[in-house]
Amino acid sequence: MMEQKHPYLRKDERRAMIAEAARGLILEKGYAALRTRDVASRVGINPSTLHFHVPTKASLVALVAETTRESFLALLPPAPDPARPALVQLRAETTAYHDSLRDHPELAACFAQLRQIAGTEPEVAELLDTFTQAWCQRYVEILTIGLTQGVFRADLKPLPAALALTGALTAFGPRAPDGLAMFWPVFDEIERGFLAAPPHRGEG
Amino acid sequence: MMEQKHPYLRKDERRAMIAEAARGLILEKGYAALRTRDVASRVGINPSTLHFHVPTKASLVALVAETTRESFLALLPPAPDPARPALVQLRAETTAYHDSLRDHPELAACFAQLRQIAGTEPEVAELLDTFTQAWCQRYVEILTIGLTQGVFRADLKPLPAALALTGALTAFGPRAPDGLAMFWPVFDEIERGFLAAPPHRGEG
DNA sequence: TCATGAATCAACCATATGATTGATTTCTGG
DNA sequence: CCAGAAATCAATCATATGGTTGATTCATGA
Repeated sequence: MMEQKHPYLRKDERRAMIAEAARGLILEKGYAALRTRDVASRVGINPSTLHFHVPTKASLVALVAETTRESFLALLPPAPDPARPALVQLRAETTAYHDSLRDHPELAACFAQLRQIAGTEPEVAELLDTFTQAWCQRYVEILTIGLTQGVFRADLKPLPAALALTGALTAFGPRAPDGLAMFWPVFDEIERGFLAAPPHRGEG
Repeated sequence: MMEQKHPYLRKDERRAMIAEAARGLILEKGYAALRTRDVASRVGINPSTLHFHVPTKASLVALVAETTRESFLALLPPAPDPARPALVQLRAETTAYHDSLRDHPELAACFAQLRQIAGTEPEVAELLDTFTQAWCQRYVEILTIGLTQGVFRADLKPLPAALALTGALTAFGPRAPDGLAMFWPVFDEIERGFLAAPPHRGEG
């Protein structure tokens, strides 16, 4: 049952371990307290071995950003489909995000941390902007589909509506997995605001 | 026109300068890159003088948080008033926030930076939570007033609606003062979702 | 004016920190 | 099995960093 002391691993395997360790440390102590030594220690390797796999701290951050994005993308539902009911797709898309907050809170929380350093790390800023835009675009498409299906009020504008929805949902990122109590009430409220008013049947 | 080399200032004046310098550095380089030496240098004082006014780095962060909150509060409009039209107050409240992003982008951006260290600085977390809740509560009250005035749809729930609105608007914080182009489209979209449907006049 | 306290500074300390160097161990293709 | 490539480590470097100490300068009221 003894673990090997020094299992030599392939570079990509070691980099995956490094990324996970760094992400964990960022979540626990914040990016400001991220130390390459601590990452190496958590992985169980020498600091110089860390530098062999990840030459600089900036590249370590880039690695964390890339792997986090990939993990996030893997959790998304199928792309919007004009043939399926928009309300179902909207609910599925939001559920996927909700479940990611519940089951993998480290992803959104890590993004929230990385967003703070986007101002000084153009590579990270580019990655986050691209991801955020792509994520918002999925909602834009679902809302557009819904408009053609007539399930949303006719004056709904997909882009502002998608920005409002993703903005509101993003606010839950740093609070997950606790603090999700208001997630569905908030979503439901926004959704009610999107829906077409049912036909009037006299004054109530 | 020569500046005095060593103008001895009162403690509160110096602390105000220190807070402003620290906030500026946090915005320019991120909290992770905040150095007490850089703060002292920007103020134009010796690092040990900085420690005389602000004994630890943690207290420096607390000072920044407190002064930022006070500056923010000073920009808010009068408290919600049941006697005034809710839509006017809602617009005024949001305009005050928008103008704060436009004219004092450092305030919201600083809050966004501080939020990432809330996990390790309970004092900062407490301050941010209190402020955020108080800010959201203002919208809750305005929306509640609007319900009694009948300007919002009857099934609107003030707290989820306020969380949705503040969440969506908060997303603009780190993007100010540029990146405000979608601010009003997003707000208008949310507001349309809040409004009571106008009386039907037959199928359109 | 002058004693007292407040504010400031130069020098320094102990440690943290990202990174490098060169030797050592393990893996792998032939 | 063996030689070269890949991965790892111990030791070290140069600097960054938060904080301390004790002397010095300035402001202020008696």
